[in-house]
Amino acid sequence: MTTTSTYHHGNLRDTLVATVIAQLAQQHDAALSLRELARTVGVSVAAVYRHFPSKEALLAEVAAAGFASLIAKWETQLPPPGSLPAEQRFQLLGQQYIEFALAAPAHYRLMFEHQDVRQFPALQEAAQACFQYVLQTAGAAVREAGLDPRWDKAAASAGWSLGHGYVMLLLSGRLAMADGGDALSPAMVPRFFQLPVGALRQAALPGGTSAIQSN
Amino acid sequence: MTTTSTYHHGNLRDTLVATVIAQLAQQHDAALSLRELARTVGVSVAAVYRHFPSKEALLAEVAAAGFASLIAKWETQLPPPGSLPAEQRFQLLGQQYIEFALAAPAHYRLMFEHQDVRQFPALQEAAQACFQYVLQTAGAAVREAGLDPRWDKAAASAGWSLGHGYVMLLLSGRLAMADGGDALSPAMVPRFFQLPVGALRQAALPGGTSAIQSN
DNA sequence: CTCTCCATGTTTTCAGTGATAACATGCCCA
DNA sequence: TGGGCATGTTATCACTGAAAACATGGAGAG
Repeated sequence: MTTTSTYHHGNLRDTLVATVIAQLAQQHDAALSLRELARTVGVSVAAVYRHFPSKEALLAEVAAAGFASLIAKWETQLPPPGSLPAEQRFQLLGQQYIEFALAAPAHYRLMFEHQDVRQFPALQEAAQACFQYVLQTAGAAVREAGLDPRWDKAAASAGWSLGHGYVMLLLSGRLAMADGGDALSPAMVPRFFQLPVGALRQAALPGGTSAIQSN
Repeated sequence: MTTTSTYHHGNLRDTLVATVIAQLAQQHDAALSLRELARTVGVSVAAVYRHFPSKEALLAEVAAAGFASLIAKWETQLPPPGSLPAEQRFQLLGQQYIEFALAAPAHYRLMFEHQDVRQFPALQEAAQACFQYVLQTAGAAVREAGLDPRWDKAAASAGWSLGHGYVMLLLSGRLAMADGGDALSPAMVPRFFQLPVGALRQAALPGGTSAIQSN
């Protein structure tokens, strides 16, 4: 507040990130340019480069904020573990995942359209924390089904893939093509994820030799 | 052949599409520019606009060719219906889908990164033909499971979502994050798609009144 | 309390992009 | 043989992300 000074903005960095998020929340698609961003903030284009080495870096921070926001949603809206069957809780997590994506499509798309994740450690870390949340939830379901607990990563990956794929296809209008009317509704998607217990019981674990590490 | 004339290229249109596909097959990512494309073909940039109204239109044609190529792969490599259990055939279709995507990642990504599908009828038609193939395969599995045949679209959508999401996450490096070694292998993905027979039996069909709306 | 340093901002400039307009060429057909 | 027109070409434009050189003024040292 009270940033009356004309020259020094005060907290340009945070303002930039917040502005991008706000823009993404409004315009459901379209790519925003640095120039337009700088114009709405009331600052020169080069000022952005004082805080971010590149446009990609700025967007990476916005994407990381998205992952953090998703985790926050889960932590507040998901019933605690043990209060319901683990697989059901996993499906609920998937449903809230889809809700999150459809509530801010442009922001969600940005979270995944970055090509080189490993170039931005903060983004990588945020996404990893997100995956860890999925992993734990999936792991509980795997254990409760009596499967080898090392199937947790595969189950988490499959569940995430289903949710992500559905969201991306829906947002790009690919699922509305067969618009007979009885397509797949968002709330119905998680129901289609079930642990293939029988198949996994007789399947070989891909882990084989290497052990499990945490970090 | 015998296009020795220096001025008139002969069949620039087809050459452009083929060149783009070739470029996509080599460089696993990166966005190609019209200028670079024109340069490699040995033609001026504006010449492209004699055959395509925009860069997007050119890429739409390339994307449509991708969908046609995928259908061709299925038609040649998939065992005929009835030669194996329908759900198993559906899973095989999913596996070949993933193979296709991972064999030409850049081309695959292009097939789905177009925002406005309805603007390019040829692309829409190609993608729709592709979905029809999935739909029929899924429908057979649904019927064979004794479910209401109107679940076919939902099952097809869910299967496609799983495959698409897996491919996109894998290509963007998101699934390699928890690289303990026992992640989800491409061949294993379709195993995670099972028709949730019990859940669907007691669920209400979404066909009723309205359905999903896109953004 | 003053003065200097430097983080943070600005202006200028550059190469590259997709796209359009005006002009050039030469194949095809009357 | 010669003209029409599809198909090329050469400017040129507005826009983008990025970098260089310069300007400002808040905060800490004396």
